[in-house]
Amino acid sequence: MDRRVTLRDLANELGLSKGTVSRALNGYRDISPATIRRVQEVSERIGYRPLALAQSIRTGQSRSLGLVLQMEQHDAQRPFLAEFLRGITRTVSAQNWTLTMATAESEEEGLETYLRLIDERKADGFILPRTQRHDPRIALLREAGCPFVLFGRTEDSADCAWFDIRGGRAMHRAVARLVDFGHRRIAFVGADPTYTYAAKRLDGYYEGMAEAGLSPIVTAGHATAMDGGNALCELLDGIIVPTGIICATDLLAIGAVRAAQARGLTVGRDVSIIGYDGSREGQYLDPPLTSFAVDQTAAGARLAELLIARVGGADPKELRETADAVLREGGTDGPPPKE
Amino acid sequence: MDRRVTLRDLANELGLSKGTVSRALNGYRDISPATIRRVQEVSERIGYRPLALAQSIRTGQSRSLGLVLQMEQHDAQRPFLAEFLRGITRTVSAQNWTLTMATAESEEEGLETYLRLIDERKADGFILPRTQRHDPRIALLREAGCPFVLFGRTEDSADCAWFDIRGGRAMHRAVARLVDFGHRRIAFVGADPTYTYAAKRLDGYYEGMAEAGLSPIVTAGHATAMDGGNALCELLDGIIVPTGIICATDLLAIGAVRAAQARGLTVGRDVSIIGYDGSREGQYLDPPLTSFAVDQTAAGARLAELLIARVGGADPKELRETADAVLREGGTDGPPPKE
DNA sequence: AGGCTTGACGAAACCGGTTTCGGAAGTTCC
DNA sequence: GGAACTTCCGAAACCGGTTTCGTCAAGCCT
Repeated sequence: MDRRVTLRDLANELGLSKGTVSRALNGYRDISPATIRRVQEVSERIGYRPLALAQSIRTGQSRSLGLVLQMEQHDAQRPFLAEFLRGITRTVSAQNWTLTMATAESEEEGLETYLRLIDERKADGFILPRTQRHDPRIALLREAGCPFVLFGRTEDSADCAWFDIRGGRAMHRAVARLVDFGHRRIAFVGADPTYTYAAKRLDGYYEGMAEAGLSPIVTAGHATAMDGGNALCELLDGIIVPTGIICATDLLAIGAVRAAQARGLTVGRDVSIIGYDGSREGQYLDPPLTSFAVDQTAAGARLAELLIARVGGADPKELRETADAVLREGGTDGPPPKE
Repeated sequence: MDRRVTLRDLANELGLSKGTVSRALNGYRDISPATIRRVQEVSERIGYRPLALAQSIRTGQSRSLGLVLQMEQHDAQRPFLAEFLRGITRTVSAQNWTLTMATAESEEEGLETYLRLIDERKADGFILPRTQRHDPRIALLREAGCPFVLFGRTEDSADCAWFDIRGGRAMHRAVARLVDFGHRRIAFVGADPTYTYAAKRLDGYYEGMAEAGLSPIVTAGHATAMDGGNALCELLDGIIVPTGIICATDLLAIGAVRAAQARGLTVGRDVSIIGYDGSREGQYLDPPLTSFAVDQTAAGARLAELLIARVGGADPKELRETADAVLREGGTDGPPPKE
């Protein structure tokens, strides 16, 4: 059993004291540059790596970041989970941190979980996925003095770090795309506007419609594929029958496509449908769903970087970024039918 | 800032020494039963909870379990990931442990990751998902002396703990089901037999066919939905044209259903297709896929329990369990067409 | 009564780090 | 040339636990 090489081993090898070596490695200014270099060299050579949890007991930081998934939330999140985790863990392990995961069945349990993880020092900071417009987690973590990064801006993200995908702009572009095809009656099937992302996407739709000088047709608060199907039926049975339908999520779009097909319509010709997410399920559809794809791996990776910087004390205002969703053309949209 | 209550606080409150209190809590026999009780009461009252990472530095155990996902592996795993994690974290947090996650892009990187996590004491043991018949991870962890639990038995699981879903039995039942419908020519579209699960499912199919006195038609080594579609086409264009097709995974089945529909066949009438996994994508199919559903949440939960027991020193031979997949009837199978 | 166990606890070392404090050299300054 | 600063490092305390070892009193035995 070759024990791990400890700080004392390193100190002995160098003929220095533990304390000196520790300070040398942590960049204290009271160690001579020459010594610092020597320490780093030998440390490298004999393969010393500090034991994060031993550091933690004194410093209070454990070089791990936390992610709590609330499972009662709707399916939308799940298809991307693997990609998202891949992104997070990629940067996390590159920086020699780790990812601590938990799940919660309810919002309340979720909040408890955050506190527990903080209390047990299992996480120095959190990535908050699926932010709500007024998110109780923010208040909780703020009060606990625990760093965090939002995936999606919120109403009160004043002093927060965040990463956001411009879903609004994507929906705006979706409208423009349909308008270019010649559509005039374009409806929007929205998700639960409690969530920031849903609200933003709806806004983007409104902007696009305003820009095109069209009057919006909106139905919101939907979550499941079945919801999407129902929404489509209501729209098609309404007074103003849309020829183009933009859905806030792929899941809704999938339900809509299915429902349209069940009515004997040819999607992409009789009616155009655009989704958002770029999910695999959408790709599997026949024809494949036209959708705005989000690079979840990149998002996870960037979020982790931002959070690590935040834990390191960076100013949250400097830690804000956005990215765009990418149009992935499928076969579910096209010119409207001749009247 | 209300500091956490530490062992010393508890000791002071009790008028005992730190050491005594520690031993009392850890069930040492040299503390009087009366004292033990008193310590437990007061500990409960003032809400003392040991800091796992402080314990770890001495004991070497951190009450956390590890999960490394290899991302280069095929899609099959991902749809269930959220459910699986939910199961794991549920028992993990109930027992006041935590889950440390990592991903790896290749097998090699995966093995390194295990070593790193062990070395950094980020995990006391691992759940190994998607075992291969000869799994290099087993040798690695064995040599490192690190406990682990397999999700799926393997060839050399002699002294291993494992949890397994009887996929073979499910495939056996799938054959029986089609035979009952009246099918005689039943084919199997298998996955990569490097993985235990794929091999077991194929075996189950063979058993079922043998029992029914039918001669098997097999094609294997498939992974993606497209593979499934291609396999179906080859089968239908073959010399012996099957009327029933059993697929080792839902993904393959989905591809097969699509390909059949593209050929103008009515699935469930012209050809019967059965999958395995109980995936959501399968349910979304039209008609919904007949499939054997696996309760991934329960599996994750049980695996975590087994692993915690294993880390606690339990005999791996006692930590072996199986569960059955549950038939979920869809519309993709039925009696064969009249000849 | 005296020696030997035994039971129950305190003291202190320890785990692998970090951080405070102080002091020995070397510099600068007047 | 001595006082006052710096520079650079060692010693030791500390973080929150665990574990070893020693001790003291009570109980048992002859």
